[in-house]
Amino acid sequence: MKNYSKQREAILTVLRETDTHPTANWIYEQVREIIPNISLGTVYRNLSELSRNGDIISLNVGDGFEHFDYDTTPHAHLHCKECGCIHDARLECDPLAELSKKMGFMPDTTIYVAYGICQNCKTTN
Amino acid sequence: MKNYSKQREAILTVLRETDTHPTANWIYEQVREIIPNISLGTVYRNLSELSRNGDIISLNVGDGFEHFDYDTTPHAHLHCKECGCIHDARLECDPLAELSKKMGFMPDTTIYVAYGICQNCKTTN
DNA sequence: AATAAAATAGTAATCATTACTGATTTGGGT
DNA sequence: ACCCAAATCAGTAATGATTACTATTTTATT
Repeated sequence: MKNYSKQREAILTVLRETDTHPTANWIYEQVREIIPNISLGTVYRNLSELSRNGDIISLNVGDGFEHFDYDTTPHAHLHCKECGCIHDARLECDPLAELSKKMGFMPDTTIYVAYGICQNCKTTN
Repeated sequence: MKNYSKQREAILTVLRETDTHPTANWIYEQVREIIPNISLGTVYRNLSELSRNGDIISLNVGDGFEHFDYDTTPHAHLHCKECGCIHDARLECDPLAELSKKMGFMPDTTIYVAYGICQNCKTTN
């Protein structure tokens, strides 16, 4: 990631301007409206490098897809088993990081995910 | 899961008797020592049904494999990025469940995973 | 403009997991 | 004990998200 590329720029723009937690394929579909002949492999490669670099977050909620998040500040995620949406939640503490250290484990990141039914699905059904 | 099967019995035995958080393939290899001609598909199907049934836990730490845990009591996981091991940690609170409810989200399960370097890898390298 | 490194498009390969099919096993009723 | 329908299985083929590969294009520097 030494050189600029308009593809990476467009990927970051798409990711910045959504409040969802999209998959690589969703991002691909969106970026194609900016760069119609962009390759899916390019999207995957850039997302993977950006994530390794700490510029974005990669999130796995066990639905078979990797999800990406432009927001790298610490926050938890609420994953709806009904509609698949992922919402953010701000915890003001990180008890697992503290417990980890006490146990001699050096945590880089802690991930908090709640699985359940979101407000929208609860009222709709 | 209405009928008994010695395959499912063996899968549960293997899972009960390890303190690791094995993948389907690892379980398959172990069960083959009890039932040499068991099918990998049988292992996957049983793990998936047991997990859907709440008898075991399925855990995804983003390493490309699904992991399984015989212990269904609430606990957090520490995943070492170096050796890939997963250790248990007992949190005495569940702040995400509480926050979720306040936000109108009905959580079934909350998952806590810390990513970092385990004590063993830290001292070895 | 010339050059080397980096990035890309397009396509092929990987591989964990799931689906399918015909045979075997289980359990309840007789 | 035997029958039968439902459940489960072994073995194999298919799926599909992700990664790898290659020839070409773009970027940054001189």
